[in-house]
Amino acid sequence: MQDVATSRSERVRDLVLQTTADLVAEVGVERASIDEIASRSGVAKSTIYRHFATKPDLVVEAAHACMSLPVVSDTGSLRNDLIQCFSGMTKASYEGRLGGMMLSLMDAAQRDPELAGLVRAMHEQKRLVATTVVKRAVERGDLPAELDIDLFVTMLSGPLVYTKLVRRERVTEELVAAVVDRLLGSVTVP
Amino acid sequence: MQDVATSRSERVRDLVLQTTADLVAEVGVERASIDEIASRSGVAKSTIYRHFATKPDLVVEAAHACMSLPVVSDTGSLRNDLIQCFSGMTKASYEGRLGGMMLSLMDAAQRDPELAGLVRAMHEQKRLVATTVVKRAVERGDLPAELDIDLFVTMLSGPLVYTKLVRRERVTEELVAAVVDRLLGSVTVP
DNA sequence: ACAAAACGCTACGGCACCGTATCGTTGCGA
DNA sequence: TCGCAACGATACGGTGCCGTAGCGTTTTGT
Repeated sequence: MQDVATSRSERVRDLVLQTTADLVAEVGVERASIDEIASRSGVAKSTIYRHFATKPDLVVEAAHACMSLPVVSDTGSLRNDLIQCFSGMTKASYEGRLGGMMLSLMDAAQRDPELAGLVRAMHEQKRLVATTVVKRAVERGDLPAELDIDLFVTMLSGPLVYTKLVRRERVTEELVAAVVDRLLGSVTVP
Repeated sequence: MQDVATSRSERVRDLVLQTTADLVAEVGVERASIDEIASRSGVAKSTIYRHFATKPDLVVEAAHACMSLPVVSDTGSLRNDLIQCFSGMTKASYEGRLGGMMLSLMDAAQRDPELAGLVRAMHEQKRLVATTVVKRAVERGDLPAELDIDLFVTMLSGPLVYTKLVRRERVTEELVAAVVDRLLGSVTVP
């Protein structure tokens, strides 16, 4: 035994998933081949097929393994909560392994229903966290009760996603703060 | 002759480009094969290779042929200008042939420098139009002179792109209006 | 009307990939 | 220590695709 409660089988499986994620991030879903995953990970192709029935399954599980839940912060200050929330959000989704896979996954999801469900779930989860933070602020009276929360979250997430995926620029903490400030300025009650 | 100043060669070429764009929108860049384009368009594969040296070239030209410049409106009303501008913008970019290709193109652009340049140019063009409208409003005094135009445009484009690409929902004119209104409410001088 | 250019058709070599099968080898638990 | 389960290596058939080639047919321009 090498790790705590980690059988060899699990280690091999995780190694394959990790290698798959890296390769997908590098060359995209379509060009990521089982043979390449095998040779990169050092795991035999036959072994890979003992763990995963088909290539789409492997990709789905690899993407699933990359998901991480964003933390809901509650500092009392709405501005700080939002900044921290969305900074961590974009960092988790659009940087690192998952970030490299993102565009390719979203593209492949247009044709693969299973992948579409996974991608959708990822985004809904993040939206849910953001919505929670905003709702809390409404209940606290920091934001007006008539606020369109859905629109508000969209106007927070949108510019950040746009900056990362379309403009392909880093989402700095300053940008997050600027977006939050401008948006709060349009809605806070004096 | 069938059209005005349209040689047969040009018609064949355009047909291939159009078929390519449709197929890419349907199955993505990687799975779009020359053989399939040939059989769908009725143009022989050998003829396709007489027009385009290689498959990436064909895809690039097909994408290029789908670009259309958004119209700069100037109704005098900033609100109307913005709504009209961004409605047409998202319609041109994320619906129809180009819309179907968009995600796949953005993904492929991560690995193909030529495609990356094309995609980048598309987005920059649209940004330029939006920036023009906003700048005009600043000069007219409808918006404060200290306005961060870049941020402003990002906060206009972002939510719309996010709605379309990530949430995969239609960008209604009501949504555009709501985004514009909330953003103008945060910045207009009373 | 007649060349030249453009097209259609078919076939081909080569390659990369998927998924399966076989068999020898290693690790792991009882 | 022994036996089974998991792994590694390799090979294979099948398929899809790229890009080229040869040759007959149609279109174009003059």
